Amino acid sequence: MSKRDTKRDILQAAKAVFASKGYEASTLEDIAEKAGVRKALIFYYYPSKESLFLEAWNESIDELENTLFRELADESVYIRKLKKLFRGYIDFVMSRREVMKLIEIDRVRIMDGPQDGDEWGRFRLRYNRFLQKIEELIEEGKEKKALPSDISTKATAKLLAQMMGMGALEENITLERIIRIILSGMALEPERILL
Amino acid sequence: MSKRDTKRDILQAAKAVFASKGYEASTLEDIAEKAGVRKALIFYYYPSKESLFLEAWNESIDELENTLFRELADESVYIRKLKKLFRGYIDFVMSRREVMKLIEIDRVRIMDGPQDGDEWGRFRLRYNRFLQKIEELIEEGKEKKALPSDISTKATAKLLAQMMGMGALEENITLERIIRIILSGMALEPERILL
DNA sequence: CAAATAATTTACCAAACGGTCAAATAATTC
DNA sequence: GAATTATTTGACCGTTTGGTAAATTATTTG
Repeated sequence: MSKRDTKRDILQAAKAVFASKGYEASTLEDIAEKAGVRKALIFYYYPSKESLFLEAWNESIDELENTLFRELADESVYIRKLKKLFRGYIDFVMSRREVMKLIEIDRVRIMDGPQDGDEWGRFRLRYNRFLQKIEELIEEGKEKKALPSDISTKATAKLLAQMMGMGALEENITLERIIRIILSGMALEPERILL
Repeated sequence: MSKRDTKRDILQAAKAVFASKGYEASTLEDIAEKAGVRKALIFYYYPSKESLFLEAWNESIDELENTLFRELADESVYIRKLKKLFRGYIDFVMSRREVMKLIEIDRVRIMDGPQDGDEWGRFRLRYNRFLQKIEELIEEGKEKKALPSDISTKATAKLLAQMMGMGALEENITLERIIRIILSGMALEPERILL
């Protein structure tokens, strides 16, 4: 009979509630109920609602990032890298849509502000590091002549991240069709990457 | 000395606050203060916070939609239609970014649910009508052989709406570059449409 | 097994919030 | 100008919320 990990139960419950209602409309009572504890216990493990949300946010982006990029390091052929990236993403969305929801449901509000200086600064930093990862991948493609040299790295990264955020609401078949359009726009052949 | 339109003042203040903080974190006290009235007065003009938000939401989508589609009716050459659409959009974002913010900051939470049945049903209906408009435009392009016949209307509409939503946060130069990528992906020549 | 420590719950708090209603003020009507 | 109507405000309400502290229970340690 395995021992309960209460802190993790609370965090998982929090992720589910934040993903469903967004941060502002989520109550600690809801989270506690879902975790099967009383609300005050949340404060034994987490100093505040916000810090709970920060951990949920960071873990979610970590999870997405690890899934997308972890296995690309083994790959040296750029097209194969992209293949793994998009395949990995499609699979990820199917089983972990909640992650995309947690990020997207609050992303615009969080990202609408300066790099730091307010309560959302750390949240923005984390998301920006994710964007940076995508930019690096695009830069790599340009260096390897697999992508047009005149394509804007930043704009492409932003578009890809935005497309990925659509995983919060869209069906996989729609996502695949959208990815096809974007890949074409990046001067790639969708058929070689998606199937 | 023109007469004050208090109801409109309240609605405009509400739009600004909702666009900045999102619905859930916006308080009627904040809105009243911004409008220069006392909170109770909001209830003289609007039955509830939610109905105030619904009006702000609908007016914002109306404004976006009118700006995008109003002048396309005069145009019969499809490429010129698109030119007007994207030009109009870029100009709109420059002067009315608050509209995009108001929609995007709450869109994922609102759209994450069935067509009707809950408090957000009417909000979804309105946004879906906007999506429908984009779909019709794409269908028109396919009929006129200006777009590939095998392109998915739904996926393309969703991608375009998502791209437009990026106007909430992105600079115009980034938006233009993103539009280029998408237009290429739609088998169009960006230079003929953007400049 | 008792003491110490960790985990959990109960009970409570102040502040905040959407909303209500009567009173006050302003504008309009005759 | 008085009466009526419209608009605005002040005062208040009940509920909810993030959070706190003490009490209780469970687990660990020696």
